Amino acid sequence: MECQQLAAMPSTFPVGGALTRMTKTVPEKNRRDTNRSDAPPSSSTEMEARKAAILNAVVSEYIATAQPVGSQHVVHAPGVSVSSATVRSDMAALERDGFLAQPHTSAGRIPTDKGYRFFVDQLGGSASLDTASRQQVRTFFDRAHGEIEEMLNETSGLLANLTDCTAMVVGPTHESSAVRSLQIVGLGPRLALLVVVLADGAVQKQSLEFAEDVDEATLHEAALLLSGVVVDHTLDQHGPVPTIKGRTSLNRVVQVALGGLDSLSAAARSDQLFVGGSSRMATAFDAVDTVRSVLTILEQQLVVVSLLRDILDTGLSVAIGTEHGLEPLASCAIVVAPVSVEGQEVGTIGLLGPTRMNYPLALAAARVVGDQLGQHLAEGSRSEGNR
Amino acid sequence: MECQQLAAMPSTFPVGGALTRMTKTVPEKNRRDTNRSDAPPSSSTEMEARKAAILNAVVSEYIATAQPVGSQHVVHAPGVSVSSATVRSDMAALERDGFLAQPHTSAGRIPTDKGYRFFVDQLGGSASLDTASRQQVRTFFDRAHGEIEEMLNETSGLLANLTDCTAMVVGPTHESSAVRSLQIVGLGPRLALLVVVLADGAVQKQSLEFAEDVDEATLHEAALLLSGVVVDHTLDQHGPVPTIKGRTSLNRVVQVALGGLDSLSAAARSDQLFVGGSSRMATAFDAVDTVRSVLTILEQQLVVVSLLRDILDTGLSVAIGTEHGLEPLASCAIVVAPVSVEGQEVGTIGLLGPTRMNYPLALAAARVVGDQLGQHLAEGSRSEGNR
DNA sequence: CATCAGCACTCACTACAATGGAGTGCCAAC
DNA sequence: GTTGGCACTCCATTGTAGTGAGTGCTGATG
Repeated sequence: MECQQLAAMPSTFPVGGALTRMTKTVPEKNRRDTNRSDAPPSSSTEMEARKAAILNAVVSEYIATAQPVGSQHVVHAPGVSVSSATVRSDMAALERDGFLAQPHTSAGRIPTDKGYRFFVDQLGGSASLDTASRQQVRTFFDRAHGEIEEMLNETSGLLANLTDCTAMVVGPTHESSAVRSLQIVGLGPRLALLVVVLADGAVQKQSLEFAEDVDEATLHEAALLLSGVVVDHTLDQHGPVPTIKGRTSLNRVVQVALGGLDSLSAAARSDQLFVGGSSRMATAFDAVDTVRSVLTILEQQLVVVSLLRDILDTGLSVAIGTEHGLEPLASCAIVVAPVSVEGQEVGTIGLLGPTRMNYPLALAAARVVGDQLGQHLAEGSRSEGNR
Repeated sequence: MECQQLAAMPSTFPVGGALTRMTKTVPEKNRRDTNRSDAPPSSSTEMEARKAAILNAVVSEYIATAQPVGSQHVVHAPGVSVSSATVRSDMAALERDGFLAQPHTSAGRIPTDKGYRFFVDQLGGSASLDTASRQQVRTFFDRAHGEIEEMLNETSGLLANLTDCTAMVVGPTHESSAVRSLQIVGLGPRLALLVVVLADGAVQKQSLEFAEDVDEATLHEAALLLSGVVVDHTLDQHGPVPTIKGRTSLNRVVQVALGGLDSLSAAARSDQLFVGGSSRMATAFDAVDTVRSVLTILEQQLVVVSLLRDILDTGLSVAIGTEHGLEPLASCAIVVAPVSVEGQEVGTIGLLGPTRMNYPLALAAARVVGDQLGQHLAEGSRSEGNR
């Protein structure tokens, strides 16, 4: 913290006894800056490469051990063939630049969010799942059957198992899905159920209550009338319903049903969220209030869904610490991946873990499962459409 | 533990240097026994009443403070008008009888599961919700609308809010519900959706896949055939479907749909579980692995449902510690209440908290919400049936 | 004989030094 | 620029009292 301020400070006047340190800080910072804008001298790139290697080594080891990493632990890492003293000096520079932090003097370094960010960025899309996991994903989707909601829920369980993170799966909305069938089923003299089947296989229902007794025939007629204007349109874009003269009772039923359709339309617009493996959060943190606040967030579906969407919209695939807005999740990282069917995003996959989560694994798992899920959904929708 | 063995031991030979203690233990035990069988001397009942008062005071205070309770804290409790020395001797007796335990010598007492059990048993059904909470429940059910699943889910949230426990709501199965409507909606040339509406307002769907292309008319015909034998029966008790000669394609569709009906029948038999406020578990415990193991249990729907049913079947309304079978929940207590519609149990309400949970509140909340929920469900089903 | 004041005792909890060690920053030398 | 050496820092551990809440036991008492 203190060092960060030092580095950010304009080089006006050295503070206290830190003169020598200050004089070293400023050129260091300048070099980095020129490095970015101009053609860098080769010696500098070498330097930068080593620092990157050190940073990576620190992040990797910290992820593995959760212990602050000292210079001694890093000297044997690939790309670092220098003494611990040099590593120390580089680490100090990395700390000044905000990539590393020290819990206290005379302790090792731990990565900051910025450090994790660097680690993740240079990771690229290289990583892949090991064969056992890939096999697990494949058999899962081969055996996947039944209804989509159940499948999405099981997918969240699969992801949680693979990554040891809490997994979130946002299923497709039914917003743009056309109505295939509309039906009104009587349940009581004044009670009926509006049942709508959409082209994507979703079934939505809405109970209808009438002020007067309605017989089955009238319900049937009303359903036919509505079917005429709703089928093959989306729920929110249906045509006007003709009013039948002299049939006040029928018209009233139609009005009630139209209200029901509006409710369904609203419901179709909302996403469905499936969360799996929330117990993993209790394994990841040792502070029980962190667990509590994370669980509290997870209970708010709306928050989670919009969080995932926000991250995806900003083009990120990982949000670390405070990169998303939610403070309760400041010690968490979120890995997201889209689920696409024919180029169109229909869902989101999210993995929630501590900032020191296994990023390569999480990224690979999210990508692979997202792809497979998209493919699986595509198979379902391919056979429709041409009817 | 040791003391418990002592008390259970036949009075043969004093052990070690505990002679004086032993001689005191035995008449103490005998008196308790005669107390139960014969007409007790009045001085003894007084004694027992005081011990009960002390036990209650200890449990109450431990629930409130989570700190071991010393004899000094109990002397001012109602029903205890004796000195701390006498309280101490009573507490020692209560410990020998297994109602209290000491974390270590020279610490106060904490209740054992048996102690909680006594506390809960003598609590009776006296407790009730405070007016604010009662009002909250009432407005909740007044405003409750929409579909049953959503409502049950929100009920779990309400319960969690009221009691600060994790709430579980098991909804009614659709096993005994008659079919009101059956429909087959085509989604693709070889893909269709079987949609069944039950009398209780549940809608079930099952995708059907055919080996060959099937046109809409055939689907409609098949639906009519099936409707004839299924409507007004439960899903698992429908009559045989007539085979139409010379219509192999139709018959094949019917066969596939019958398979779908079997799946639906199985699904109708399974209960639906809604869990709310799982984050409360993280507030209740300070050991993070306890939280993890509890969350792991909560993720297993089947386990939770059968757990609740087991407790309800044994006639209990509270299961404390190890009274249910699950070791991971040994430090938890579970309060259950049935949800009944016209005398028939259609669901279960469960509250999960630490053994030192607020039993009066939890019991009252479970009972009240269970009643209200049953009433609410009854209103829905009353208007059906006579159609 | 149940009750109680008194007393010795136990033991977690806290505070406070002392020690060890992992790790750092700095510097002079290569 | 890199490195070995060195002084320094500070956490973590250990040991040692001291404190206090609480107990069990005992002998006195109505």
